[in-house]
Amino acid sequence: MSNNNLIKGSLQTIILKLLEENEKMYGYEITQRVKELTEGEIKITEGALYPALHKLEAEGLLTTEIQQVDNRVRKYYSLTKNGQKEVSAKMSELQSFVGNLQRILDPEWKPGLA
Amino acid sequence: MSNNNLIKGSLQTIILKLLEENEKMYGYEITQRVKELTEGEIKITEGALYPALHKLEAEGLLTTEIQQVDNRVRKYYSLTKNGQKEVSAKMSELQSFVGNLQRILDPEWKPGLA
DNA sequence: AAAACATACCCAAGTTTCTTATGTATATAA
DNA sequence: TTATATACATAAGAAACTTGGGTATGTTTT
Repeated sequence: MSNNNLIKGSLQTIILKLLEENEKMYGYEITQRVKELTEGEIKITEGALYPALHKLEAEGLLTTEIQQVDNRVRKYYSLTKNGQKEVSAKMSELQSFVGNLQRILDPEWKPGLA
Repeated sequence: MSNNNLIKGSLQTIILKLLEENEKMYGYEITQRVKELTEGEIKITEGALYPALHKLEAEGLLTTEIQQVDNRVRKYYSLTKNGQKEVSAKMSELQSFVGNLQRILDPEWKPGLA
């Protein structure tokens, strides 16, 4: 799936933020949620998503829990305590980056305006 | 220089946009402009900048012109016609991506609001 | 005078993060 | 029975960086 080349590095933040809002999600669900929220414009590839999830788990930010649903295995991810801390950190990093981008690309831009 | 991990993918757009606004800039000048505009928060590394400039030139989006200033060589870059077209394309790509990011990360967000 | 910093260009090795392609398996719809 | 949807996963390769060099001149600090 997919064809969006931009801002490599924001996938982790997306995953963490969705998990902050949802308590518990599985991989496939994350791809679908992102697709919904962006009306199909951003499609997370599985080749990007699963390695990212595994990495976040290895770093201790996520824990997993396997569930059987209709003869299908689902691997649910949720935030650890460290994960909860990291969400805020990653979010403000990204938001400050986007703010800086605006300052570079749109000299008229002021924070708090359209 | 530098210590900002994000930006993957947006550097080309930054270069093109600055050149749209300034007609003609040299590499070092670009790093300084970005530093100014972001109050030191984004520092373009030379290891990232020069390869990016060379690539954009190879793609026919930029042309160069060498000038001697105080016994120092400066390589000025400016947009070609194709470069001028690409600025708009890259800008709307990036803006739509940022919009989608907002939709994912901030469910309250609506375009045109703070 | 020497050292440090600023200006100005460049490249190469290595890392991270992605894309693309592939594989496994079950369930349902055409 | 073929395709699509659900659900996981890995591996090769590409792209865009970081880090750490190198060259050279001019200025400021110690």
